[in-house]
Amino acid sequence: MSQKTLTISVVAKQLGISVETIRYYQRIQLIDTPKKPVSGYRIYSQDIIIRLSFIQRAKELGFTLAEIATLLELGSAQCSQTKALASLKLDMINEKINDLQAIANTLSHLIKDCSNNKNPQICPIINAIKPSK
Amino acid sequence: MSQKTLTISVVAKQLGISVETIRYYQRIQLIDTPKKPVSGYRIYSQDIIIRLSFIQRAKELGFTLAEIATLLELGSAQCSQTKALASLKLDMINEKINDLQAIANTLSHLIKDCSNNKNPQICPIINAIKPSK
DNA sequence: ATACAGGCTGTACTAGGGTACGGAGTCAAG
DNA sequence: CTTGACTCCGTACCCTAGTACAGCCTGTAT
Repeated sequence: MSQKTLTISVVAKQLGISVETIRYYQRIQLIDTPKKPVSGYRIYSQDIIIRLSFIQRAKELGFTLAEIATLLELGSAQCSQTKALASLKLDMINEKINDLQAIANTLSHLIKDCSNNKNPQICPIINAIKPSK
Repeated sequence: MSQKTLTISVVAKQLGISVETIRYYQRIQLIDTPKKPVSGYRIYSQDIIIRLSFIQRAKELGFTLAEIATLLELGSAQCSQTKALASLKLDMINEKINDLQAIANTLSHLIKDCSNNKNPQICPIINAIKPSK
């Protein structure tokens, strides 16, 4: 196991994210920037890698970066707040699913109408969107 | 029925959108800007109101403004292209629904775990997100 | 005549999550 | 000791769908 020096690009490659993204997270203070040695490149710690992995997983769960910052602050000891945040997020996601489902239903009906359409001069989709005037 | 002069704010009020939004659609060339009289205010035509209503309905169906521009260009006579665009959109929406559904499932499990949690020092949500190190 | 509402124009800013780039410094291999 | 790859830093830009504002012009009611 060659213990590669943990420069920013090594970390990026390890996590499958871009160097720019890591720097961006530093800019918005989501992660710390390692101290810069008097001369040379910054060395990243295992802690930062762990934090970055946390961020990635939380992102997969639909949390925004701002929410992830809160999650990171809350930590394990404030379970009830974390749960509340997660519940809120779940509500938002369910709402979005309902909205999208309604749109999908309408669209698939319209598409079906198109398939049954005989007159090439009148498109049922365009017709449905058109104001009745 | 007082036939109010169709200035931009009258149109905006009629459609429940803001003056700024109309101007924005003009900027991105989604709608025409009526010619400006030598002196005075622009007068909006019924056609523009119809076009704006179309835009609003298409937005409700989940189309982006860029896609709406395409729909408007296609018009009624190119039903097969319109249908293709709608199908593409439907696929995208269904994909998004699936993604969100997966996220919602995971989240609701985690929230349930929190409810059953006895140890206030360990939050199942945070734990689940945490990298195993 | 004057006030005030509303229109016009151009530009800047918002959120969210990054991406891109230029110039300078630095590290490691050959 | 030079070359090439990488880092650092600051800043600007991307997308989408607008919103906001300043400064000036115009139309209408009193």
